[in-house]
Amino acid sequence: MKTPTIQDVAQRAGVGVGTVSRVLNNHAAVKPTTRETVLKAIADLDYTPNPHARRIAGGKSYTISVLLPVLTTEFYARLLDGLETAFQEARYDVAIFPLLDRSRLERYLASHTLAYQADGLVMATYNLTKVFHERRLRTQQPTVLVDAHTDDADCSYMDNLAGGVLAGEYAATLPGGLYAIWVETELDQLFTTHVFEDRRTGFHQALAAAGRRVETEYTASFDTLAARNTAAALLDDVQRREGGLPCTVFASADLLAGALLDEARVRGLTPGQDVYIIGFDDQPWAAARGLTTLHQPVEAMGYEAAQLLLSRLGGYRGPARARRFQPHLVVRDSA
Amino acid sequence: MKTPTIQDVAQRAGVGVGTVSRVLNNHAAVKPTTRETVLKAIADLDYTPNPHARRIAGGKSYTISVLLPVLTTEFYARLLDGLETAFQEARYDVAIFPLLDRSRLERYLASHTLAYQADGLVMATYNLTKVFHERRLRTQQPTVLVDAHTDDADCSYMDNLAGGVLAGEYAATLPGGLYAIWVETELDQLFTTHVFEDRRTGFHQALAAAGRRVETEYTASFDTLAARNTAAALLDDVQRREGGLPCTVFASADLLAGALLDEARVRGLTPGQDVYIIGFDDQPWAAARGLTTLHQPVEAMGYEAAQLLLSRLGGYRGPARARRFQPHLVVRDSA
DNA sequence: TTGTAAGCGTTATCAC
DNA sequence: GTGATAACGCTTACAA
Repeated sequence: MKTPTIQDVAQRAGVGVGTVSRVLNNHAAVKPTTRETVLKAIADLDYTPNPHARRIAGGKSYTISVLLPVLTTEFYARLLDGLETAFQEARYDVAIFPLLDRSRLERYLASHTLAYQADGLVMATYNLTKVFHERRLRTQQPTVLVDAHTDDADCSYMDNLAGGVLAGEYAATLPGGLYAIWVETELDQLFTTHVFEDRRTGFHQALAAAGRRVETEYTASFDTLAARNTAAALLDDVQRREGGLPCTVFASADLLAGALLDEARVRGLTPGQDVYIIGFDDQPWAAARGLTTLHQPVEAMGYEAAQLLLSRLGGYRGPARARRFQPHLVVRDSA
Repeated sequence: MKTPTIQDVAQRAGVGVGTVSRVLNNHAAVKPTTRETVLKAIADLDYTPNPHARRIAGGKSYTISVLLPVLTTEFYARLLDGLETAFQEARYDVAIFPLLDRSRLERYLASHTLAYQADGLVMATYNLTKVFHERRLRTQQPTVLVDAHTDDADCSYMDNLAGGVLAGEYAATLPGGLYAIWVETELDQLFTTHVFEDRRTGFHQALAAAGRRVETEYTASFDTLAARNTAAALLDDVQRREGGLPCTVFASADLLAGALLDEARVRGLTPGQDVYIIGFDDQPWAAARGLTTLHQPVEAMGYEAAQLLLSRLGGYRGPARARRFQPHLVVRDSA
């Protein structure tokens, strides 16, 4: 019992394949009654059009490819959620191509593999300025960037600079010396992301405006253990210092803030009293642990990215558009 | 400048499309010289065959769909690595379909969407016994299960029972009372996974064989915060007890063991001296933190799953096969 | 409003 | 060995 084709549907409905195709694509005027008949035949046979055939026929495949990095963080799960929701509403299927490492990215960039055979492309996090500039993105499909931006393409991204400013403005109102922990970005050129750089710039801008300065800045790689060690080093320094407590720390990612929270509690310090801690991300556990942090509308960013792409697919031909999303401060016990 | 087709290649090489197709698919005998000419034309035009057309033409699309859950853990990153490596070697493209929630799984199960249009299907973690039994998997493509098993399908999975046995055998040799922390599985029927159940069964088997028993068993949900709280509760109980230390704890996932490591250090207890801790998973940080744990050959499991599928695609028609992978104990400072 | 037929880019089956 | 040519399942003119 093979899967039904458009022929089978046409036959069962007693119409031509053209008509079936028309109702499938909401084309022109099809007489309501015939439409009904066709729809019924489709339901009876449990027919679904073959996307490959659709694509081949010069039409659309109703398929979107999403290229994104490692995938092991909450952030991408949320991003995917936003993207999928929007595409699903528009009846597009989404396939994901995880770029596990640089060689994978190169591979996708270099060949016309499956990822490029979709109607549109979403690229996450990679700042492809260079790639676009060198015209190495060898595809004619509409492409949109999420969590990254370029002048040459539609993009939907988080305003990390504004987030840094919010953190700085709030930190300036808190007691004690100011400290900051940044994320070490070891990503190479291709994988460049301005995320943490932007947060830092914004933070410093706000402090400058408030006439304040940071005592010491620390850097940790994006990893629980490293974060914990950095947190310990920071608290060592602060506690060693005369009148070092209370102090205020901006940890530029919740992963960092969480480690600091742990380390502070171990030392018998109370967050929001001895150590004021501001995180960034608002991870799922942040509320439970009372972490003051910057919440990012990640799903919304993904959703909007999808909308930009869908508008291109719908025929929009205008210049590249940028959608910027604003993080907002969520004040909890830790600060 | 549109993408070149097989026609363009044929024309440039001065041969028929059939010949080009033959060299593309390593078919029959093509005269070495013509083969060269064709290959050159392909290179010149930077031609890549269109997978949709290939699929449509009744052939293969050289595409594999991988259906897997959330994606936010190291485990899946490693699994994907194994799968991708194998498929890439065989020149297959892989597309990922993340099943973010139950409704997504239902959707993929219920329709003939893109995921089903691939040459083969890999399903991770879901125990699809029921789905297979009810014939709800509406596809004729070869399917293989990873990190799960059924009698009805090829599968590649970890022998969690044996892992539990190893943990139990080793724990039985360690001093003090025995404790265990299990993972609470809140997944519903469709998402059933026997992983933690198996680890527990194996652990108890080994203890029984050694004539030992567990003092108390704890349960935590798979979440850092919950794990930490459970670890605290466990240590409270142990420390309250007369001669409670030293003791030995089997934490059935490294996430749990890590929390216990933290909590023990906070209390001034030395792992491997006051508290003997055995984890499960061998996460990347386990070595750095000196955690004794069970290492799983996850990449190998993925690689083998791919091989099973490839053999089906290569024409294998025999009965379902099962490949079981053995975890092994890695002894470090914590026990 | 609807049926017919010509593609779309491949593979596979023929003859030569 | 190799070149035509008929599928494959669909969309889209073009007629009717």
